Amino acid sequence: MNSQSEEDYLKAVYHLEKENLSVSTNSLASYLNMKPSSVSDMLKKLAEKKYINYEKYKGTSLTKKGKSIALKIIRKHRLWESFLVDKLGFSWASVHSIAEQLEHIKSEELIDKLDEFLDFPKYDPHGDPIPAKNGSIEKLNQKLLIDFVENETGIIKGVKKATPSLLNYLDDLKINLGDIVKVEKIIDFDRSFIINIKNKKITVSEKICKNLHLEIYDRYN
Amino acid sequence: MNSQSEEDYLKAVYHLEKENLSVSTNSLASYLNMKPSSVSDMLKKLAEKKYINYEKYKGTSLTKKGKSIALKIIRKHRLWESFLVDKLGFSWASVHSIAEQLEHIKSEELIDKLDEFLDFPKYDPHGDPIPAKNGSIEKLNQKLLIDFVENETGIIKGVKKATPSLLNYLDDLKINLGDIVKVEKIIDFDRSFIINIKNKKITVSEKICKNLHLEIYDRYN
DNA sequence: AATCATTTTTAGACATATCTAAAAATAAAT
DNA sequence: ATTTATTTTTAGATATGTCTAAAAATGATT
Repeated sequence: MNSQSEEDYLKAVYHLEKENLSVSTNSLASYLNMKPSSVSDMLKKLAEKKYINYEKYKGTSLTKKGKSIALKIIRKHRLWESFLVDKLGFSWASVHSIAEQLEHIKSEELIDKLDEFLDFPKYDPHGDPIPAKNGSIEKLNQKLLIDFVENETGIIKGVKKATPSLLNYLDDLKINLGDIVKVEKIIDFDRSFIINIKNKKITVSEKICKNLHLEIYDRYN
Repeated sequence: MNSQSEEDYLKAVYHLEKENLSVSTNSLASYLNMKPSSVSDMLKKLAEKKYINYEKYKGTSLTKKGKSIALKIIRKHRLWESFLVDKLGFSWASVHSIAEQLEHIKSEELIDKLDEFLDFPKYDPHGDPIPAKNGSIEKLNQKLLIDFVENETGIIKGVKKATPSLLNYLDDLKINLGDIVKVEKIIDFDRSFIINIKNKKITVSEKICKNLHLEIYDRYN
């Protein structure tokens, strides 16, 4: 049985790997709000358990075993988020920290039954795919808004990292999951984007664009 | 914020107090499957936090503050058990250990919303009353089967302690929550009870009788 | 009341997971 | 290529919650 801490580390490695970021001691430390020395210790431990490939000073990556554990946690996290939003009426923005606790509850039967109760959802409330019981996970035809070109269209599917400050700001801008976005113009000067969303033109900063995942919209092109 | 361990201790003190058992270091240790020395340490800590009244060598009892925390945990435990049985289709006997984990999830909003989602249940699947948000808890007109006299009737409302061995044995005997039981005869020799349940006479041992909570049935007397 | 048995507490050890401070290795810059 | 800066690891400290073994207090017995 793995500790909550170990599970958090594996999940963190998974997320950094997925975003093609180098999974270094420092990047893990900042992702997990911990000191690099603590990360070093834990990496050693996870390597002993054969959950990660790890050579001193050379960063790390998940083994098959480690990835499978990470995906199980992510599956639990996303199913619980779906439950919180769809059944209990929580808002999109507020479920993360609760799901962060619930994902560590240990019972396979519980998750299977929850999955069934939710009618086997494919996506969580942020639009992220829910890993299947066997560990497979859908790769979406998605990219960041920052990677769109002028006149390209997409559907907002999620944020890169669900921080409260970002989610609240998106709320203010009336930008929601599922919204269709067309890039009207990209301002060279500061890389801000003028986008058309629900027939209104708004300007969003480069930083926002780097944080929004959109599915590429191909109905008309 | 209290640790999971602290919460477990407070709950244990609550349960032992409720059953009028002396809340001694040893009784807590055996209830919690821990060594008395560990209990001693923790009692000191809980006393510092003003959750229990504690004088060395003299046992312990909950303060108002401590009782309020214990009842909050019990509320969470019983609401989660209701969820597991009523919504996810778990059996009566299998939910305890999962609820034991879920009860430590920290979010008041979560519990309020869960309560609402379950339609504000008054009793959990074992028939135990669910403490209200304000901490009030119903005292049931209940006693143990062992305290019934011949010809007295009651409704099975729960077990004293839900151990798998007891619950499985009750299953075998086809004794279920909600069953109406009439005491036909009490055998002096070994204090076993001949009871009428669903129009069948069966004999149950003293130990079983000491573990079954029944509501006193007063519809016809 | 003195002895014996039981209960409870204390003292010290261990595991986990974190930290700070310093040392070692790697990477960057002149 | 040597110095400088950054990253990573190690060494040792701290907090929590548990344990074992021994000491102290309480309770039971004659």
